[in-house]
Amino acid sequence: MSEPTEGHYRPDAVEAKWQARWAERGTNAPDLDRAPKPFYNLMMFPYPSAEGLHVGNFFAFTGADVYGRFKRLQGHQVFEPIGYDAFGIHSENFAIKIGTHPAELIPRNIANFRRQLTNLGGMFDWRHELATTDPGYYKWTQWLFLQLYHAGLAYKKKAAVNWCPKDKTVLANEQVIDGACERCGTQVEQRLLEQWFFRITDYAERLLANLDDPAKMDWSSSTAAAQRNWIRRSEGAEIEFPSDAGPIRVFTTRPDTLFGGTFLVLAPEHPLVDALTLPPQRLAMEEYRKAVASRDLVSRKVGEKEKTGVFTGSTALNPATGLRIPVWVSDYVLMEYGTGAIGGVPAHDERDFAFAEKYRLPIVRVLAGPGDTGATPIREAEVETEGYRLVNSGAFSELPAAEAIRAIVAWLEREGHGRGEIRYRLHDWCISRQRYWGPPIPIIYCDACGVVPVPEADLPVLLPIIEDFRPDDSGISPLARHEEWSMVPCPTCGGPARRETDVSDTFLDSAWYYLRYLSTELDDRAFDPARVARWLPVASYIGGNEHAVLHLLYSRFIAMVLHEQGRLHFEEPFRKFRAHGTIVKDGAKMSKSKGNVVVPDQYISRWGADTFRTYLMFLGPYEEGGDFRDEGLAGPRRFLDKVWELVDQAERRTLVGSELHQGIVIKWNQTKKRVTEALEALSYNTAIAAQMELLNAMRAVNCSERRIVKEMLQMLAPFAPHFAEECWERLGATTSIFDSPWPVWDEALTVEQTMEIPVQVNGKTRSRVQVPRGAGESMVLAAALRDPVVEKFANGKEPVKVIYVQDRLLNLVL
RNA sequence: GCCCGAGUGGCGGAAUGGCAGACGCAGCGGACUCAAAAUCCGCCGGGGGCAACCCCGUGCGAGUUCGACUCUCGCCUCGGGCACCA
Repeated sequence: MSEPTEGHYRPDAVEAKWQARWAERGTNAPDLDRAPKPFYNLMMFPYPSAEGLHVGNFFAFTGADVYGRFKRLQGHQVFEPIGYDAFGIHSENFAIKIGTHPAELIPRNIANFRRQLTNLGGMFDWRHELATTDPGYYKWTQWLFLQLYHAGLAYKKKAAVNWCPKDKTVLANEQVIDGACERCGTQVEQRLLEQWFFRITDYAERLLANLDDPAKMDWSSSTAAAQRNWIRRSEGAEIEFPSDAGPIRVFTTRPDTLFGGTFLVLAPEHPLVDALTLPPQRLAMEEYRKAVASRDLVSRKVGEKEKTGVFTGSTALNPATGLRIPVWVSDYVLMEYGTGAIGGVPAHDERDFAFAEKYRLPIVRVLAGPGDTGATPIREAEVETEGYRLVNSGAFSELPAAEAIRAIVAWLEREGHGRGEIRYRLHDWCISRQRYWGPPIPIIYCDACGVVPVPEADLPVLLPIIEDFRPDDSGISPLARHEEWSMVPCPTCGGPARRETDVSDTFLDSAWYYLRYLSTELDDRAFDPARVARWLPVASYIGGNEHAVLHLLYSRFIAMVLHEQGRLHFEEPFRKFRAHGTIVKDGAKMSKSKGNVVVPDQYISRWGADTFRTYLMFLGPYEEGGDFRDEGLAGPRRFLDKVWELVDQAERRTLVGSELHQGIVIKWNQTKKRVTEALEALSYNTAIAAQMELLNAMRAVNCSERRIVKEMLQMLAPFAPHFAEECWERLGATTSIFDSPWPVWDEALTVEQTMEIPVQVNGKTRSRVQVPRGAGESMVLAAALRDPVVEKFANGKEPVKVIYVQDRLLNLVL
């Protein structure tokens, strides 16, 4: 379809005019120090790619902006900041690809983003724009690192980490998807490197518990579920199996199956493997461990694969049975989880069963269901507990499984063989990156003094502009090649020392940006406590679920730490979080190779931002996303054109308070109610539909009553802000529509006085009767029985039962 | 395998226990026009009937209920997250 010809409504002129006027008037800049009803409206800041903002960004930002504008109209002072997540691998990789320096590329991209965001008509407070690459910002990112360091929450350790051979850096576990780099898709390798970690695992319990505390967090269920999955708490026991090399500690969630433990398995990296491997097995063990280490982590972690393993030659004692059981090594046991060793209970664990079958290890049943003696051999592992009881378990036999867990843990503790324990899947957050484009970690290594944190007065540690910023395979940051930068005097003793040359993870930049927005103009502290107290926690945060376990988890952790230090009055930074859906194009995912990528700028110049915004919000439920089709834009555009025409008519109309069509009054009040409720629920598509219905009703009776038209504009304003401002002005206003109060409705006028009640016969609607609202059963029944259609279906029979729901329906059961 | 969503006309979707298909797109018919576009009016789930109307219909199968797109149980399909996690 081609665009409408010369209408009266010219989006380009209207939009430019209002964008300029908002900037002049400071319409979108609340008083951060005095706002009486502050509302912090946050959206996930973009990383400034060279391609510019994608339609997905526009969808996300528009939805958040609509909500912010709605809150503004409801009388809140809304702070809606925007910024740029401009450090990090994505920016750096792109710079490498096109042969530019990121320090040159990023400002260009930011300028383009700023232009796009302005064109979109977001209610942004541009005075508080920020970029994480600004030394005035990352000074405080480094300061944040120091706060964690001083609190003992940052530590350095040599550990097996995820190494991306293409991006040539380590990755956090959260950045590894199916064993591949989330950025470039390259299969991740294991490397042993010295890295800085944050002790996020110390907070696992609270991070988990707060998810279930509605006073602290009101989050999309999918996001909360993803975090629960990621942290994953396991309740069980740690049990010690004595061996010649000392006790082997094992973690299990099923202490009830202890008597069925017929072997132990250690991870190949387990520190006791050398001591336990007897001379005849050493060669095989050496080979096995080498083979495992060289294999990438993907195939190691993918289940359902043939089990492999090597016997150490040693045995350990099962403290429950008193039997000596063989100790094996296999890569199906992971060093990074639990204790790196497991008790093999083949009868009641599928993996142990497969391993036992392959290596002909004994399988002893210790659980049996109802009516089963437990004597017959099994063909596959029985993992159920519900209704099962213990067998072959000494004094614990015949106990129900659930009870046995408690009893055996108590016994272990009494006898000193182990204890009840809780483990988490969550790992500490590795924040070191062997890359260039990030904030240098503010640490100095001195031969005399050891690890010395950079004094706060010396911050920021500026990232030097170097030409050879490309990473290499060495596992050492590009900054390490620049001794003129890295060699510094020790801040403590003045002796020769060198800087840490790794930079920190981009997710540290974004873990606290919402704090900085409030105080971008301050350079003597990270954030102003009075503003924090006034504006935080964030009232509404809208973003994509791709950050459910990255940004959203890290931000929570950082806030908890700062809370503990008395710097923040809240523990959870984002009181309400909603995940928006994703946009597809013509039923398919957008991708460059398919050539179906929507470039928002083209649509804005062709249709106008207001039409584009309204269409994006109309194409599907906001929290589910939807299908972008070019033809679809015509609907919202026609809608705006018709409203424009209605404003024309209202403009000419001088009579106010004239007699109103009764049906319109009802529809008008219903619409106000529906739109208000829909906006609060982020049900933007139905909010727009309701407004279209009101418009259609107005046109049908040729009504252009000013009072109604003005309220229609207010309801439309969150979606089409420039358009609404222009029409508002045409109807005589001299101040912004966003400073007007949100329409109120009269509940009594949301329902008709005369109602049409459906009459069902045996649950099927057969007719309708007109009755006054609130009519009683006898009246409606009498009216229904007089109805010829009902009469026909009743066929002379008396109703056996009558169901009447007042003002809703009447059902006659014959 | 576990967790979170979703499945409704040609299409996007609405209705969360009470008239299924609001709103919009596309399509069809008409008005206006020399013509086209735009605009306006009408039709628009399937089947039957001259018609008033009737029958069928919300992924599949059971159930609860006077009444189920909606609730319960058991499946199937799609999207997303987690996954040899002990």
